[in-house]
Amino acid sequence: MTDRPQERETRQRQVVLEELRKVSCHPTAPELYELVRKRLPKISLGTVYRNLERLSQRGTIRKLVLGGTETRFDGDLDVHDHVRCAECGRVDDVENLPKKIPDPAPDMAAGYTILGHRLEYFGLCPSCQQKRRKKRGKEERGDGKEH
Amino acid sequence: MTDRPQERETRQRQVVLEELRKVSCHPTAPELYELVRKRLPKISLGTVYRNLERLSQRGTIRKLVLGGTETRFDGDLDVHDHVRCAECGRVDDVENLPKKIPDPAPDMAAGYTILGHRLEYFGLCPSCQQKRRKKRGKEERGDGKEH
DNA sequence: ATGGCTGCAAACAGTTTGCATGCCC
DNA sequence: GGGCATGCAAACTGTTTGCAGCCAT
Repeated sequence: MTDRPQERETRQRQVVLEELRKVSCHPTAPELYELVRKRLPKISLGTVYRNLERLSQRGTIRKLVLGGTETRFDGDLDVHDHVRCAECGRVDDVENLPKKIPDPAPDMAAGYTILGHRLEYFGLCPSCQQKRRKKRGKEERGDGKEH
Repeated sequence: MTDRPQERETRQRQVVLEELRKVSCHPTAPELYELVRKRLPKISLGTVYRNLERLSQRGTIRKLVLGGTETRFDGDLDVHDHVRCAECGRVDDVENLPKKIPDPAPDMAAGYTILGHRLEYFGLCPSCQQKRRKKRGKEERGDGKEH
């Protein structure tokens, strides 16, 4: 019936997976490409995309559907929420809080049958908090760029 | 200081806003472009994008940050949640349920300062439910495409 | 040796932007 | 009439795909 093509374990696929699992944040394909390139300088971005796609289809990694325009990937299969930095777009994990989010009834939701939900926090990552502090310090001292 | 350019009320801007307010779902710029084109056949897609951007910057409409790759727009400024159809991508409103979603402390969230969150439901829109019902009916009757 | 996988580059989809002209205030 | 806005097309960003050669099984 629905038999998938026989998969091969290539060096590229291995390294893509290893590098994704190394990082705690959730990179985009181009970001991961830069990491992988340090070990496999000749790998192409297309290969990274194709492997991320395959790995997520076979359920080894997770393709994140979040706000923002780029797709991000998660090497950790546990279900957990995410935070996105409002400034730089970086995405990290949030420890799951005990919370119950009720599904709305169809008549509350334009007739939709609800299958689930997605909760995404947004805020400032440590590095962008730092930058803001510095910037504000400068402004208060009056050596900002006030033309 | 931060003075914005003086805005002008053009026919294009008016119609973009009117058409967005007419629909209950949340169209993408190209989708809205098709609607607006019925009234202003010569309008360009770029103008629709520019007007949606300006209208959202001045706070007349809302630019939605949701899952998926395209940006969608909302003519209703009230804060409310959204449902996305897992099949066709359509986005509609959900009546706000009383729910409290606690912000995680920074040490639970990779050091982020949490500013807020976004809750997005996903499910099947009425039209896609209908399609599935038809399709399943066919399969059960055995006139599906079983080559 | 077979056919899935790779590198490369071209193609795509969604969105933005530069420019000459148009038209609101 | 000044200058924001428009139409058009080219440019950009993120992602996918076609193809010839490569390599894991």
